[in-house]
Amino acid sequence: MQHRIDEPGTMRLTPPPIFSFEHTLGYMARSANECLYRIENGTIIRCVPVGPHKPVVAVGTDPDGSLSIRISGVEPADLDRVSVPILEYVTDWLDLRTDLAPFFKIADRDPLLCGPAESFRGLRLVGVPDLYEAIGWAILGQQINLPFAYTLKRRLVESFGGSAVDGEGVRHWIFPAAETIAALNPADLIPLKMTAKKAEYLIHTAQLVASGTLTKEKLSAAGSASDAERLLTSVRGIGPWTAHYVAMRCLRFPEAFPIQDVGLHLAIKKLQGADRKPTLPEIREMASRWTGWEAYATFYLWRTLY
DNA sequence: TTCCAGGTTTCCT
DNA sequence: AGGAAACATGGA
Repeated sequence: MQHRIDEPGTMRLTPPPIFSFEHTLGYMARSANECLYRIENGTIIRCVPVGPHKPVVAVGTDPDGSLSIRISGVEPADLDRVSVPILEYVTDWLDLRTDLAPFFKIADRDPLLCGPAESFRGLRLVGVPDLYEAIGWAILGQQINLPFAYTLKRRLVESFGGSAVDGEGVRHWIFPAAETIAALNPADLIPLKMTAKKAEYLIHTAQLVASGTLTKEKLSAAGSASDAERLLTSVRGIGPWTAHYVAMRCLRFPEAFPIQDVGLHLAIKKLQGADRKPTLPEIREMASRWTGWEAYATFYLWRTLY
């Protein structure tokens, strides 16, 4: 990703073709209860930990259409050290490397996707680059409604996460480190009103991540989403939905497909104007047209729900 | 009050 | 292999 540095603490980069910051922001704004980033004046702001540093990063657009990345909260002497990892984080987070032309070649003539493809053209699959954040968020979201999942995440983050305070006194939260959750007992998490199983899954997966048994590198090295699924579903608490969710939003396998996802089912039902959710075989039939782009298809379908 | 929610495990036949 | 129950809180 080409970028230039105009002034200390500010980078600008040219976004890829078929990119809409507005639609991507629209997805990110779907919950007012999101605690890991905030959206202010068309800018996304979050803390991006880099080693011991806790820079606060603001991503926005300039009048000329380029993306601006402003870094605050680090000593000037440390800017050089954090700017490249931050650039990498933002590029991964907003999926700025993917060429979407092949996706739209499919989506534009797909009876189900053509509407969302037109409405949200340029929307990027917003990622969760940190492996434990991705796994933890998926486990938090298992079986419960999304608003409650955001509430649980907020409680977990504000109880066990780190934070940085910016120059204006605003606190920016960081998802708890796997090492932190790995050291807990279920009794520490149950008071947050999650089930004992959810607490157990969060701790167990944290231990695997903290010990290096489960790493993004190993999982990414899997040849396909289904290979990653095999590795992930061998872990207690990670079933096929969670495995594909992580493969889609963290490992970025384009063919990752959480086919059991209720949100996916509701989006299809809504777009079809149907009075029932589609069956699994019906979804497989539709998805046979999306080969290699299931993750993006799912994301655009999710976007229609908000 | 009832139903269901960005599921997974366990326990049945 | 395939189906049902338990989990447990909360939003509509």
